[in-house]
Amino acid sequence: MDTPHKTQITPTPTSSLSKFEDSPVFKYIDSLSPIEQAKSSQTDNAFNSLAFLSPSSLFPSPQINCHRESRFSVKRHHFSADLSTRVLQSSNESNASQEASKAAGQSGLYDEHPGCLSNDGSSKGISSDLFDKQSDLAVELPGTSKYDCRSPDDNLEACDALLKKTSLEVVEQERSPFQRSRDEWKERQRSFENERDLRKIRRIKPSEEAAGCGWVAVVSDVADMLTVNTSIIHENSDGQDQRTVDSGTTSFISNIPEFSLDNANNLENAESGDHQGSCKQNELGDSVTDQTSCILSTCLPDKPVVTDSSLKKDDKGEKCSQLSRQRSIRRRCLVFEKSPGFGLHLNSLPNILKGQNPPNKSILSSMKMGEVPSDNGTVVIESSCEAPASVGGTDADHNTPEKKRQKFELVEESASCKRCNCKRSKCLKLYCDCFAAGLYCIEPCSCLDCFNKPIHEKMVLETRKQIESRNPQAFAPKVIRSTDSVLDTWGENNKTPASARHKRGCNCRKSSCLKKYCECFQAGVGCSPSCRCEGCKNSFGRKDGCDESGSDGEGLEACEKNASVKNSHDIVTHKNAEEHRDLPVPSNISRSSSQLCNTPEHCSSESSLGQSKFNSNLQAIPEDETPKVLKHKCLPLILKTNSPPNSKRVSPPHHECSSSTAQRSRKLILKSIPSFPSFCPP
DNA sequence: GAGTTTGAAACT
DNA sequence: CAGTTTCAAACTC
Repeated sequence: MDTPHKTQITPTPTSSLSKFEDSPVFKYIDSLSPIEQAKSSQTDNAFNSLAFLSPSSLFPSPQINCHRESRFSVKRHHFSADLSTRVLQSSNESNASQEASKAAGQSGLYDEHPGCLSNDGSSKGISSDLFDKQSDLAVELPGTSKYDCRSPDDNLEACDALLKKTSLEVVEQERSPFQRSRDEWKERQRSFENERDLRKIRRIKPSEEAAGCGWVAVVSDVADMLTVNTSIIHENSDGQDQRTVDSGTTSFISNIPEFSLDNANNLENAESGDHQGSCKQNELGDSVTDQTSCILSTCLPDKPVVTDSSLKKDDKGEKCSQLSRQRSIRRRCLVFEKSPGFGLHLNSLPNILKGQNPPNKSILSSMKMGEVPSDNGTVVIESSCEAPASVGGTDADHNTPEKKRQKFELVEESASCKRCNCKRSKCLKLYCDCFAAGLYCIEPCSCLDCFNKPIHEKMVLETRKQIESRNPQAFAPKVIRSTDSVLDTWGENNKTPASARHKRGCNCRKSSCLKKYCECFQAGVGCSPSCRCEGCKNSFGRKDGCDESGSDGEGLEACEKNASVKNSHDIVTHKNAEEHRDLPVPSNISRSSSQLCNTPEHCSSESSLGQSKFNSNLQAIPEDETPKVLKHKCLPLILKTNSPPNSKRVSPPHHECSSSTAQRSRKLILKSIPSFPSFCPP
C-alpha cells in the first residue's frame, strides 16, 4: 500500500479547516487524538457542516435541547467518544494509506471494524442522506453501523453525518412544529428509500445482515427508547455478540418498533429477501422511531419475551428470520395487551378478573399460528412462547451446544414454551398438555393427527365440554395456593416452600416425588395429605409434613432444604432444573413471574428492572405466588369454555412448561380464580 | 434418537 | 370406586 500523503487526505479547503479547528468540537477531538493532520483532514467534511454553525448552535443550552438531550445525549456522547476513536483510527489508517482509506470508502474494505459507521459503495450518497435524517440520528447511527460496519472511511462520513445531524437537530428545534413534523416525514421517507437503495447497492450478505439485525434493532431501539445503556454502545463498538448486552432491557425494547413496522417490513421483504426483510424491519424500526415511542408504553408489558440475547451469531440469517417471527408474535401481543377486550384462555380469567391484562399467551380461538385474529373483539395473540420455539428451531436444533446455550438463555429470560408430542390422543385429551392447558397446538408441536387446532375449534370445544362434564375440575388449576380456601384445610402443610399444593395430589409410587413424574414436584409444591404417594421425598414438602419428616435425617434434610429453598428455592430449583434440562418447579415459577407480568404496569416495572433475568424474576415472585403455570403451548386456546368461570382456569398441564424447550414461553399461571385477590400489585 | 419408566388420564 | 389400559412426558442410555 502506498504511503498516503496528508495533503491527499485533505480534500476540503483550508479555510474550512481553520474554521472548525477553532471550534470546541475540534479542540475536543484534537485533544483526544495524537494525530493532527490526518484527523483534521479526514474529519474535515464532518466539520464543514459545523463551520456554519456557531458553537452555541452545536452545543445548545440544556434548556433548548432539553428534550432531545434526554433521549440522545448519552448516545451522542458515546458516539462522540467513539467518533473520536474512530477518527483516530481512520487517521492512522490514512497515514498508513490514505489512498487505501479512500478506496475503502468505496469498496467497504474494512470489514474488520464492526460497529463503525460506514456506508460502502454508496456511502457518499448515503452520507448525505443521513444528513437528512437528523431526527433519527441517534437511532440511525447504530443502525447504520450495523449494516456496514466496515470502512473507516465511512466512519468519517458517518461522523460527518453525525455532526451535520447534530447541527441540524439544533436547527430543527428552531423550526416550527409543523415544519418539523412535515420534514420528519419527508426525512423518513427518504431514509427508507435511502436505506433500501443502500441495501441494494451494498448487497450485504444475508448472514451478515442477519447478524446485525438483532443487535442493531436492539441498539437502535434502545437508543431511541431509553437513554441508552452504555453497555450497549460499548458492545456495539466491540462488534461482539452485542445481543447479549442487557438482554432484559434490549428484549423489550426490541419489541417496540415491531408493531408499526409491519407494513414497511412487508414492503421490504417483497424487495429484498427474507433475511433482509427481517432485518430491514429493524432498519425501518429505526426510521420510524418516533412511532416506536408511541408504542413503547404498550410494548413494555411485553418485555419479558424472548430476548435478542438469545440470538446467536451463527445461523444469523435464520435467527434474524426467527427474530422477525418473534417480533410478529410480540406485535400481536402488543395488540392484545392494548385491547380492552379479548378472547382469553381460561387461565387468564383470574387475571382478567383482577383487572389485569391477559397473559401473554395466545388465545385460541380461531386462529392459527400466525393468524391475527379477531373478530368478536377477541384478539388472538401468539404468545411469546412461540417465539422460543421459533428461535430454538426444531428439536434437532436444540442439540448443539450453542443452541442449548441459546435455549437456556431463552429459558432464563422468558417463560417456557412446551410443545406436545401426542400421537394417539389427537391432542383432544388431557394427556395433551396443550389441550389440558386450554391451548391450541401450534406449529412447534410434534403431535400427530392433531385436532387441537383452530380449524377444529368446534371439536375442541366439544371435547372439552365433554371432559368437563365428566370432571368439572378437569381444566381447573392443579396447583392451588396455600391461601386458597381449599388449602386452608391443609394446615401446616401450607407452610411448605411453595405455599401451594396440588389440588388432587399425586399418586407416585416409584419416583418418590422427586422427579417430574410427580405433578407436585413438577409444580414445585410439596405433597399434601391428599397425595397418595408412597415414599414421598418431595423436596418441596413431604406429604407427611416437614415437621414429621424431621424425625429422620432425611426428612430433616428435606426440611432444611425446604427452609433454605423458601427464599431461594426458585433459583435453586431452577439450577437443578437446568442441570437436568428440565425446570420443574422453578421453571413454573419463573414462568409465573413472567406471566405475572400481565399488566402493563407490572411489566413496565419489571422491564425497568431488566426483568429479563430469570433470577430477577424469581426473586420478585412472592413465595406464595408460586403458581402452577400453564405449560406451554403458545397458542392459547381461547376459552370459550363453559367452565365455571370462577372455578377454574385451564389447568396447567402437568408438566407444565417443564421441558427445556418448553421453558421459553410465557405461561399462564394456574391459580384458582377465587384465590387471586391480587396476582400482582396494582 | 430410541427405548424405558412413570404416573396421570381414560376406560371398564 | 377399583382395577386396567392408554397415553405422553420424563427419563435413561
